[in-house]
Amino acid sequence: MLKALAEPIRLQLIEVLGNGERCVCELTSELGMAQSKLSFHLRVLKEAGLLNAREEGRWVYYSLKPEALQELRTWLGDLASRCTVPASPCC
Amino acid sequence: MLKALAEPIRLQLIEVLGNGERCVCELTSELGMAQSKLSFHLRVLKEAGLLNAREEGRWVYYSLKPEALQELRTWLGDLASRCTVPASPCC
DNA sequence: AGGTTTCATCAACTCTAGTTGATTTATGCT
DNA sequence: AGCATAAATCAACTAGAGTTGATGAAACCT
Repeated sequence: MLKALAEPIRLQLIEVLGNGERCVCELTSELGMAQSKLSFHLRVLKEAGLLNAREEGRWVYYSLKPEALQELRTWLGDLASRCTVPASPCC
Repeated sequence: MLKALAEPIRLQLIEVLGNGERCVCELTSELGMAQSKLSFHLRVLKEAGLLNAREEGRWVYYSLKPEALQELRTWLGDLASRCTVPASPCC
């Protein structure tokens, strides 16, 4: 899931979809990129569980899955609270 | 920063450091991996601003930077709250 | 049916990121 | 000084992820 997020183009996608659902053709023109390229990255994000795809006729609308983002958020929160425990000198 | 997080070995490191500061030699033996490899990944994490390095004699202790984790958390929170706005039909 | 549009998929290529083993630097010990 | 240990760095190699252009499948229109 993190691997899916960690790529410039996919981050762009995430930011755009952060403003709500978009269809592929909107994304293609907004980001000005080859359709196969876009499709590839959408696939990666979808398979990582970060995106919903809603088909409507010949259009496909993608949107972010808030649950997935929430899951990551929780993990980061746990880490941040645990990581400050005092060190035991090594060796 | 996300790119730094999104790698299996670095995730392992993050999880271990999630339990508090560790020195490199501890990490080497705990994770059983080549020292140069470990050093490479620590560098990536450090340059991404995710880690603190504290030198003590010939040892170096690494720890997570809670602020960095918090920053990501905030970003995810914003996305999660924005991304549910209704769609405007395209084309 | 025939043509068009939207999107997904594929194979070939490119490039970036990670691995490996050797070397270097710095600290500490006897 | 001489040696050992901890960690960083480097160059050569490898592998995986991303790109590109072409092709394919499905929905819609006239």
